[in-house]
Amino acid sequence: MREDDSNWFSRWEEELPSPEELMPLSQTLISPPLAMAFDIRNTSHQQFPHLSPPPSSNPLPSPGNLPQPSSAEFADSGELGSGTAGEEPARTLKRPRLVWTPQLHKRFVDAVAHLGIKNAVPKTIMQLMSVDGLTRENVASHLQKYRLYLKRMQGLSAGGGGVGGGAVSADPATDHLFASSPVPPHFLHPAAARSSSDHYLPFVPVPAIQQQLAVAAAAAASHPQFHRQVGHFGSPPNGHFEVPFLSRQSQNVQRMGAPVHNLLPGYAEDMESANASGGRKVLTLFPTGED
DNA sequence: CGTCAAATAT
DNA sequence: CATATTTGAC
Repeated sequence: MREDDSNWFSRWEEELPSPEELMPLSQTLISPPLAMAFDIRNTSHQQFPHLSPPPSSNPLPSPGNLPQPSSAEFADSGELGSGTAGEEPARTLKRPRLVWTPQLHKRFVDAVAHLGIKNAVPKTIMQLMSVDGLTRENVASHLQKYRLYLKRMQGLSAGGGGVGGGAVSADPATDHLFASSPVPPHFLHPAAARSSSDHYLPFVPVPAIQQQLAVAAAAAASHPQFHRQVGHFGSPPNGHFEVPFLSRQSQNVQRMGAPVHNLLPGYAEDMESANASGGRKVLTLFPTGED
């Protein structure tokens, strides 16, 4: 029947890992110098992924306001190899593969939804996301894929005919990541385009849980050849990760001319990415501000 | 800058 | 081998 535009988010929200189970990083990394020495000397440069989403509120600038791409500030904290060994290759060096986690993608979708398909361009989305380390290319790339996903879904929901209770449910194998994030109904409505910008406000009944986006860095390198391409997100079996997490909350690179109102509802960013590529360097984000 | 296609890594 | 993400070109 009709699509529920008030059920999609409530459902995906449940898929979020338990935010209360994460973070408690008691044991920081192994010896900083040791771990780092191990990491960086691998193949490339292994930096510490830091995601810096808004602390409490989501500083999503008004859609009608075009933020300025002022120079990004860099806040290299000492988290890097204990002070002395601090290297700063995070400037013009090649960044590791960015792993789009469901949470990150959620931010992406939210930004796009608030911007509207018309204003949903890489630059704007990137700035709206306010994710430290995220680059325009990252967003552009993902946006491309996201568009394809939407297109697929449109064709499916339109041509497939309204099967009973089916609703939109693409194959999980076709796109697991996208399927994990709720797709605003407006995205599939080319004719439902509002006059100017259609910003919808999804109400996320999220508790007062403020979770910083965290990323997992591959630490242990055991097997040189081992690939696991399985998405294990949705519900942490034990909330037990073997990778050290680093949650970094930099001051924030937000320099938009707008006072930034809370357009986005309270988010509950969680982390849950465990990359353990045998002997490979897999990171999620990079501590660098580039506009 | 934005988008599409191909390349590469996982 | 398929998918995800990156890189290059337009």
